[in-house]
Amino acid sequence: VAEHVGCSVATVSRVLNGSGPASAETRARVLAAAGELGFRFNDLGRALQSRRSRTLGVLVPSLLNPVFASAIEGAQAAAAGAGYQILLACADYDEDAELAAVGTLLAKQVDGAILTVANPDDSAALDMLRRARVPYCLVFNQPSRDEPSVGVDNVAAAREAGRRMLAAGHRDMAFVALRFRGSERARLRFEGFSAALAEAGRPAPACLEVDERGADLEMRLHDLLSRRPGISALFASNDMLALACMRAAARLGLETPGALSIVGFDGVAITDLVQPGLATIATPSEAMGRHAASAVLDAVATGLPVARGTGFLDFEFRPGDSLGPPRASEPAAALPRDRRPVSQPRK
Amino acid sequence: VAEHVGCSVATVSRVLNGSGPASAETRARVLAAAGELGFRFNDLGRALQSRRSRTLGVLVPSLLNPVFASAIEGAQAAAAGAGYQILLACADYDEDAELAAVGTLLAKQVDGAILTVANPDDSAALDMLRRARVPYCLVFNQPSRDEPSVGVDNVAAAREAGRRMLAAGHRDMAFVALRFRGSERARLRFEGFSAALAEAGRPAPACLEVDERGADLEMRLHDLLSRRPGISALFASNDMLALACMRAAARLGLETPGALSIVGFDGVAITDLVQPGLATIATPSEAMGRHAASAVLDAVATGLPVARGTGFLDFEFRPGDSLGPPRASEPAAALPRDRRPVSQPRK
DNA sequence: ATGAAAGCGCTAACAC
DNA sequence: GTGTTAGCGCTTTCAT
Repeated sequence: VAEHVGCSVATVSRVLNGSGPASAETRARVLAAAGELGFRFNDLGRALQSRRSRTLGVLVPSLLNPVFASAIEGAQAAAAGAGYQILLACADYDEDAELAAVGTLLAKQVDGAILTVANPDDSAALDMLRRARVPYCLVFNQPSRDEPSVGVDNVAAAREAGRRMLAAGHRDMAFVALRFRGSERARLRFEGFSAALAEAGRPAPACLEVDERGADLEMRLHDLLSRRPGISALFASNDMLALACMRAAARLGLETPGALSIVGFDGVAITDLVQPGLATIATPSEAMGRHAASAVLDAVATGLPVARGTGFLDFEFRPGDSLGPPRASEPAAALPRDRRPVSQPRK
Repeated sequence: VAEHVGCSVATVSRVLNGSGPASAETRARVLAAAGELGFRFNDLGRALQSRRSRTLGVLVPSLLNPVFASAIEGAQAAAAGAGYQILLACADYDEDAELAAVGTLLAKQVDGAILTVANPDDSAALDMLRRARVPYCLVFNQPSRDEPSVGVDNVAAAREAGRRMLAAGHRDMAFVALRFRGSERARLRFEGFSAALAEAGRPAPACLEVDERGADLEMRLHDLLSRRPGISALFASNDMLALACMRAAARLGLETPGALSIVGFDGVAITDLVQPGLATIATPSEAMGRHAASAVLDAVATGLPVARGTGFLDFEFRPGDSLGPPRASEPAAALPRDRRPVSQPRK
């Protein structure tokens, strides 16, 4: 270390941290030496001693959905502003991976964590975090128990979407989700959407659950529209999926919104770059990341636990060209006969 | 620590690391105790002692462009596979922020770094990394000096795009970039694109440099097309920008590709979800992140420096509906008179 | 105002 | 096989 100046490490520490007295002269010499030698503190030693790593763990299911990237950007900004760094982990929607990732984050002594988990109401990863008494805050998740979390009210948001779709004149609609079973968000959005339709005395929405990114989406959509030809609009549980639906519809010869209206969820940046512009529930994903990080940082600073309970941020229905009035004739009529896939009758 | 079992920390360390001998019995007792107490090593202590943090720094300009998110995902995967974590930093295209970020990463003792910088040929951040003898690898950057980097050959890729556009029948085209001055990638892409046009004896492409995300894009585009009415196609330096151009064109009443063809660069996931599908240079961004991380991890493991020189990965022109033949009449003819903005004559 | 010393949690070298 | 010791780089009493 910089005992280049001929003084003890303690003095250097005091000078560089302004944490103790030092004569103007030694101070200058230390500063000069540190500058020349390009000295930087080793945060590891500091962290080890202070039991504070100045590091926040962030765990997301994936980076490929821009909504997560955006939240991370927000968390990153908030963290950097407080002199904190982000330790990143991806769990690929896998609960085991979540647990493993949290384990590693804890081993690395993160001071707090921001995360989106598969199942916030029963998560081994969260349990681990709690046992370790590391402050955390969920993002996007909407747990039913009283947990620190920030997001939007998925039920209300989806209800709003449903109402807008009803207002546009649609009477029979479907909900499309990527992993309905595994995601409380998809479930809550379905619930809100259903509630809106029920309020208006419309039939419950059909529910289309697709397995993975778009693979069989086209076929499944064809199948659905054949089974229930009255459907004139789709509500997708996120924007990426909505776009995938739009493409699938286009390939089936169904124009959006002429033959089939589509509404998304999240309001990621590209939604208003595409054509037709995607109608969606715009959510402040970056702000969510920022808020979550701030909450955790506050908890770290004060030593108090993170405020429990869901912090709801405002959402907004953003109209787009992809939601229009239903066409008089049923979309199914426009389906090409020859592309009809093998219909898989449900039990 | 787990001296719950009544033995020394050394023994525990040996057992839990399998790094030394231990009687079957003590081993069992230690394992049991560790399990019950939910003991996890503190990686900070370990890192401090072993001078190995098992952490890689990743520095990108932003997370909002999915191409970076995708590279990070790749790097993350590669790192996780080797038991490494990612320490994330964003620099917002600001060189000072880059330097500061690298400083923090170094203070946190990252074993290596993966980064995209504003100017790879003269970067204070890279200098700092070199001085610290921390292995690093650039992604996306294409430095002219011999630097460890992985990306695509931007000149060749842009030339390919230019050729495809020529093949589609376009004779006069423009290049659109977000920050032409600040990005060697934009410059190289312009170069390759220009070369393709020159080969074919076509006029050099017009160059439209936009300041920030789309704000004045519509006006600038209108301006450009008025000044040079023969332009029938745009090559944008990245996909997001290409989509923004498409929207701007649409607002000006110019259909894509009917009135104006547009080609992007990167091949981010949404390009083939939008309509019309965006023609683009598809690049393996996730693989870039993976390769960069592997290279750095190898260097860390072997102690050898990272292989210098640019590792070029394959790119591919991906046709899309946004590139079509030029229309006989000039697009400018379709421009609405009343929206014509104040024309800013260039010096 | 400054130095010496202890200790954060861990591992490696060396006893025993 | 197991314990002891020292030291990674830092901060923080406590002396001086």
